[in-house]
Amino acid sequence: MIKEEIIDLIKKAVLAQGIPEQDIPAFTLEHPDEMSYGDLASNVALVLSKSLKKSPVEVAKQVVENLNKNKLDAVEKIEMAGPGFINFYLADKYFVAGVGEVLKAGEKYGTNNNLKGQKTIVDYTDPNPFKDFHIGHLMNNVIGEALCRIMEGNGANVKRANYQGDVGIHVAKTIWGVFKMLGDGTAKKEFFGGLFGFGNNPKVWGRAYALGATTFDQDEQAKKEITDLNKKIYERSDRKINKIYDFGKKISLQEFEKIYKILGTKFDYYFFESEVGNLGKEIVLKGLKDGIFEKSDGATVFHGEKYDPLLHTRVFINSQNLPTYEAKELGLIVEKNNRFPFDKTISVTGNEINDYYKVLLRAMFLTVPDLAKKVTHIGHGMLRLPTGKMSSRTGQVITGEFLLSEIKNNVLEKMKDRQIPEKEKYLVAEIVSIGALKYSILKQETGKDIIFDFDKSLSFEGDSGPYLQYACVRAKSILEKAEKEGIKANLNLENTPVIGELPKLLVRFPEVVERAGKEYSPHYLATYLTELASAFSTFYAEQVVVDKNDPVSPYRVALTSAFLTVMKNGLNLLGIKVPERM
RNA sequence: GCCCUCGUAGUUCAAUGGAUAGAACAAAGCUCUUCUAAGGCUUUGAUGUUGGUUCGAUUCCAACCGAGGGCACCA
Repeated sequence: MIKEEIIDLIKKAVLAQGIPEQDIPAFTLEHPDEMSYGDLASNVALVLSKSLKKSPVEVAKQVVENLNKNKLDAVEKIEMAGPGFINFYLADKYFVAGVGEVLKAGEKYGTNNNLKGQKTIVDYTDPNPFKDFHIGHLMNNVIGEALCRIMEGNGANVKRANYQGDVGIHVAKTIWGVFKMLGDGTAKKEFFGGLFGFGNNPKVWGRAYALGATTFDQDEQAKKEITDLNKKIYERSDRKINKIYDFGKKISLQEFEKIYKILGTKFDYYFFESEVGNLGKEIVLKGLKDGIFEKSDGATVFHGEKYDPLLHTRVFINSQNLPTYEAKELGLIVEKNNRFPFDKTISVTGNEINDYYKVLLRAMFLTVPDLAKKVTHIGHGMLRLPTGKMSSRTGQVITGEFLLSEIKNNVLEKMKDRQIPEKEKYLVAEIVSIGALKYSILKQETGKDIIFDFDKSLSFEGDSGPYLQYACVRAKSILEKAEKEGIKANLNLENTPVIGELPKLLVRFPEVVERAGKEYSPHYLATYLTELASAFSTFYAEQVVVDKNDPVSPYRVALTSAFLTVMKNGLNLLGIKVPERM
């Protein structure tokens, strides 16, 4: 890579200044924001000026002089600029060759082997059966899926896992609600068929949860009933309860699968809290003997603050002798490793549990240290509504399904005047609406909250998913025309063609994939792709690509083709598809 | 109360300690007999406050102000 070569040369030039190797301070070589400052810029003179007791400008001048003594072929010009930056201008032929590489590598362009063979298991989405799949799960899925793809792009062997809470107090609340609604007839009146007259409409189950949850808070008697119910569900000791439970779980999971299909996620493993509870409990009980956990008020707890003042106490086994979420997580990591012995595991969750996760991780280090050191937790921001918080307790949720259909309707509305057959329109609308949603989530830093405004966030203009898809569609259209007219991509023209921003951006793609992977940050990709699409759109507006009478046309066709390749590869890493037309 | 995260144009987001803080939306103006105008080109507009570290701070540190989240049997 050119970057490494230049860094090497800079080091040599610095050594030539009489600085011993171990004294060379850390310096950078990066793409300046402003393209007129060259293709790469280094701050080496700025960081050296102090130890040399010379002005940065003076140091830079000398380094440049040294660099010019054995200049690389691909470097056209080296300049000192501003307060002492050294700017490198690369030769046009370097970029032309780079575009050639894009065309040659095709779908593989941009991928690397940084994580070659690394067995990685990522758990994400993690909706709870018996509860709504709401827009928070949507967000989690979009981020998790993008991370998986980015890791794969960096060479990892990724398995997708979905960890679902099929036991726990929320389930008891739902089942309690079901009994209540069956008892007073609310369920029967509205829904027929299904088990015990209780419908297979997931919305009714959501209402049952809301009923159970609100009553739990208000009514002591109901609270006790729900708590007892919870224990029975764990123990599977009551046939009637089991029947409702199994039926409800099945309906939930079927419902989730529909959404995964629309979103383009396919899980390799499903883990359930009911499977890992006992395993987790055993680990905690062993830890209790070892003094890692302690008894307190009938519960088994972990005093995190004993190890680190930033941690706090958490209950791992409650006073009813049931494992809490904490203990289940200990079981989960063991179970994950049983099914797929991993080198790394990544848990993607909302950032509201960041502090909790730190405590958990500490307990993990004490109980299953070999596995704990392979854990990475990524807490993403929350999807917030401008109107305030969402709550599934009161039924104030926006379900994933609702949001998806809402966006899709908007897209269809926008496509009204398009000359596309109805059937295709529907498919295109799905691709575009999912693209819009995914992009709006992935374009910003993973850890930050997203203020989700229905009107604005679903924009299809400017900095949006459809903008990127649209650029691809236009590129496709050009390539079709070029083929019809018999113009083939060609980069080996006699006279060097004009180089604009487009080729320079194209060849940066592999660096972006690498960075997005290292920092678990899809938004670097999203930002880059937008910049790239913008460069292409300008190119598109300024020049006619396909023109039989223009000798440069084959070069423009090559650029268009390379653009489409990078764009598709990049969008693919984000989990965004590109329609044929839109 | 304690802990964590975050404060950037009117709004939604970028910026690896670097050069003139980038986009998009909104507003104003131009631009389709041309490969899709979901496009392109102009213009206006921002680092919460006060200090500190540094050659250089949106970025690091401190205090304050403001927002969100978390702190024992929910997940």
